[in-house]
Amino acid sequence: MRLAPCAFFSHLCKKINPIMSVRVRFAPSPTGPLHMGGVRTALFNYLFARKHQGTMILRIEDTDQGRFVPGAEEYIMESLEWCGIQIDEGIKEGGKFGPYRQSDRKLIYKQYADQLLESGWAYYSFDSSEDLDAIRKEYESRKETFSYDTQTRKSLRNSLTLAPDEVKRLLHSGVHFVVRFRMPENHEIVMQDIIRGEVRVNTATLDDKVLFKSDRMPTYHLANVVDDHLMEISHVIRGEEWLPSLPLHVMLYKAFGWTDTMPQFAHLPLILKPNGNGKLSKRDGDKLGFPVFPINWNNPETNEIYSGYREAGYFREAFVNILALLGWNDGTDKEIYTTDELIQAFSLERVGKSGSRFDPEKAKWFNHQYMLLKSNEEIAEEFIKAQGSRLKAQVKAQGSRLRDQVEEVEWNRIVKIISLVKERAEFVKDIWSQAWFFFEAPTTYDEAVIKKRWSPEMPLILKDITSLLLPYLSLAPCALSLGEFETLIKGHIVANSLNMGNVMNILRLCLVGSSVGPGVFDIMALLGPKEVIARIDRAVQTIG
RNA sequence: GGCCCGUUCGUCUAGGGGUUAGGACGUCAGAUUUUCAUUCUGGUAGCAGGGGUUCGAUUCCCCUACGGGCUACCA
Repeated sequence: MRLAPCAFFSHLCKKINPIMSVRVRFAPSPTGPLHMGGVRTALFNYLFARKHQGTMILRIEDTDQGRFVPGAEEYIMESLEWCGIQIDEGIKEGGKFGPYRQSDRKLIYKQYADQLLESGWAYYSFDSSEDLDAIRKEYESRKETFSYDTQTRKSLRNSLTLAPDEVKRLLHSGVHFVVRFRMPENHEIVMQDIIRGEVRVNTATLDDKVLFKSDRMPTYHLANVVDDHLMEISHVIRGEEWLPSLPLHVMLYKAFGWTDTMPQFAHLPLILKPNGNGKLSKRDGDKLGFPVFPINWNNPETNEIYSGYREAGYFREAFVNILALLGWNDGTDKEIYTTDELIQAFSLERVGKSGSRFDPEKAKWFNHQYMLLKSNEEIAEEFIKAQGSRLKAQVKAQGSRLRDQVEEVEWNRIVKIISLVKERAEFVKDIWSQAWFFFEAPTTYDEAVIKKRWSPEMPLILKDITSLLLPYLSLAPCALSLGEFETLIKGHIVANSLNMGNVMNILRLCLVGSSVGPGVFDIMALLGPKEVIARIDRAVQTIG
């Protein structure tokens, strides 16, 4: 085994090769739900692929059979779909580089492990996990750390130290063995990362990683490099937690003789917890007070449900926007992007180097921005979907679209209500608390408002106002416009020199039960004269 | 512990050898509104520390500190 001079890594400096098409992959392992950091990695891959008219691949890395979680694969695909991250090649989509699930590629890895064994870049290791654990403990007791490396391998049970006959005998005896990478001694590996620039590591600090496990499955490292090569991946965009294994991967490309087509690497900074200790992890679940998952995850083992952004009421566009701006910006002050705009503006060079703490408050602000951007009709659809049972919205039997199932009068009314309250809502679910009084009459009245605004003569004043509305009773509910209500009532207040603030606030109290909500006349116009009179009468009766 | 990566307002960030260090979220104050909210205006707050290099460093280099990642027959 010989090593060429370090110069052979210099090709890594090359910029994006225009001839080679961009092919990127998102390669999660189905050990549970994807969390938002994983989704962001997928998103950056997707944006990069679309930006360069490339191909986005979803590869499932399930080489650890012990950690397989049922439903995780489906969860991953559903999450990406919700985010609008379209996969070009994958399990569902197919493609000529399949299969796209590593457990279905099991046979492929064996031959590559053999290739390394033959060329001397790998060796058999017969040390059992128990033996190794014991050695680790022993080292620990001396306050040292054991690593299976260029030095320690010389005195362990492997095909480097054992006689060839003995190795052959062991192989045929059926004892467990693993295949380890034979790390060269004392060589400087120089790597290029698109985000971090040059990274150097000496092989003396690296260990001999297991490539092929005793269960005949490859480890992540082998499978990953082999698949990226076979699938002609041009850029590996992954989380920073992988940076420490980059030297190994680079060496593997070298060992296989694939350096000429080795992908370029970009290691994304991590998303950190808001309180600032450690990266965001799946295990955070709902502990942090905000979802860490894109969509709800039902833990099959405990039956616990962890909340997702989708169910928490986030718009998908908002969620994607939030993720995109965590660690990336285009250098301008722009913060609200459609996915197409993200694709246009995206570049790996503008991804930052340092980890970002997630700010749940700003996430809400983003959703509010999208609330403002959306049409009233769109929000009305969502609102009816969420609150349908409360609305008594006279749902018609037929109609494929939700909108067609609602009486037109009611639909128009809801759209109008949305237009009045959407700017005060962050989520669709907030709309009910801002607008419930359009659908139900209040039954209680805020004491503080009564104390401040009510006076003994108020019932009389209100009586006058209701008589003002009486002539319009026979008309359709919404026949009296906002302006007409205003002219009528304000005119009355002014003509009788009444206290504007008191009367208006009391009117609001009668209609809403407290001192919140849109303009009083807006509310009246939507309620109609009949309901307004009814609510005033009821309030007067209740308050006295 | 070892190896690697990082460090600009509380948070996300722009910037870059000479800037009043810019924006956004949050927060505070004022304005508007018949209420609440929205909105608008304004304020608050930052280059981790120490050495170099330089006429001049927040910007380039080194060290320290701090933060983060990795350190499995997990990915």
